Amino acid sequence: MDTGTTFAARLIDWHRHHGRHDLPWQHTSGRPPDPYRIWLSEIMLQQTQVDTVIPYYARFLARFPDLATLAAAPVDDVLALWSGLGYYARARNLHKAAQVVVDLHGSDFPSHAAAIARLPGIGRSTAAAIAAFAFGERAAILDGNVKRVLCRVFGVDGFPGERAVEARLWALAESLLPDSGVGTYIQAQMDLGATVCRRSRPACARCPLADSCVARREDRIAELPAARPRKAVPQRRVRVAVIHAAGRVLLERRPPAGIWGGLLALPEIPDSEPDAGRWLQTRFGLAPRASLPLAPLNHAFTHFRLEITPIRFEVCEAGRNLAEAGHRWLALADLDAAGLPTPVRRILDALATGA
DNA sequence: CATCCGTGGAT
DNA sequence: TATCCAAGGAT
Repeated sequence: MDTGTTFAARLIDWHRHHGRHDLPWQHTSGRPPDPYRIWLSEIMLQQTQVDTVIPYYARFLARFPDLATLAAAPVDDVLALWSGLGYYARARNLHKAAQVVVDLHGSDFPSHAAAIARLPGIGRSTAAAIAAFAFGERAAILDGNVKRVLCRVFGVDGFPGERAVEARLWALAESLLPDSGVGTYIQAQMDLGATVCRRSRPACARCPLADSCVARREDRIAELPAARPRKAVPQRRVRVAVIHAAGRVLLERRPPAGIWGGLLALPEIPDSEPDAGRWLQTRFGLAPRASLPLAPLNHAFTHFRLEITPIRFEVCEAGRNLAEAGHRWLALADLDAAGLPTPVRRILDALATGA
C-alpha cells in the first residue's frame, strides 16, 4: 500500500456497491442521523454479531423510541429488553448514560468523540464510531473488524489484545483516515471485515485490498491476526432453587456487580447446605410439599463453564410474606417481560410449557 | 496490564 | 463435542 489515501479510497469505492446499506440503524428515516439510534446500535453490537442484534434493536427501539424515554424508564425495563443479549453492564451503562445526557447536556447527545467517550459504557472506539456516523467527525475506530483487516493487510504480528500491538494498530488506523467521508470509510471497514476479510475463509478474490495485502502475499492469512493466548477454562457447579407456588416462581435480584448483575435469577443454594429442603425452610420459611431435582444444564461463559442443577420445590405461597428486598414472585405467564439470564429463562420456559 | 463480563454462530 | 470469538469497556 503506497499511501493511506489509497487505502481509504479503495474501501470507500468498494463500499458503494458491496457494502451493507440496509442495516436497521442506517438511514434513520432520511432525517439527519439520529445519535441515539446510532449509539444504541453501537452498544448492542459490542462483542455481538449483527444478526443477533437486529431483533433486540427493534424491540428496544419500539419500547424506548428516544433518549428521554430511556432515561425516564426503570432500569428493570431496560434489563428485560436486554435479556438474552449478554454483557448486561452494557444495558446498565446505557441507561445511566441516558440519564447523564439528560442531566448534564440538556438532552442533547454530545457531538464530539472526546465528550462522548466520557459517558459510561463508551470507550475510544465506540465514541469515534458515534461521532463519525452521527456528526461526521474525523475519528478512527479500532474494533475487531478493523484489527483483523489491518493485521492482515499490513502484516502486523502479535495478539491484537496486547498493549503494544494495539497501540501500533491505533496509530495505523489514525494514519489511514481519509480527509473526508469518514462515516462511509468506517462503515466500509466494518463491512469488509464482516463479509470479505472474515476470520476464517476470507474471500480474498473479492477484496479491494488483496493486491497489497501482506498476509496474502506471504501466505499467512490463517495466522493473522494472531490468536489469543489460551487459558484453561474452569468448571463451576451450582444448585439453584425453583420455588414454585400457584404458577409463580420466587426470584432473587443478583448483586449489581459480577455475573448477571442486576438481573432476576433463581436463588442459589449454598454448598454449605447439603440438605436443600432444610435450607429452604431456614432461608425462606417455606416447607415444601414436594421437592424434585431437575436435569442439570451446562452453560458456557467466555471465562468459565457452569453446571446448573435446578431443584424444584412445590410450596404453599401463603406460608410467609416474601416481599423482602431483592425478591420477587414472578408469574410464569410474565416471563417475557422479565430481565432474566438465558439459563434461567430456559429453566422457567420448560416449567411453564411442560411439567 | 490481566481479568471480568454473555451468548450464539461458525468451524 | 470442543474451540474460538464477534461493531469492547470497566476495573
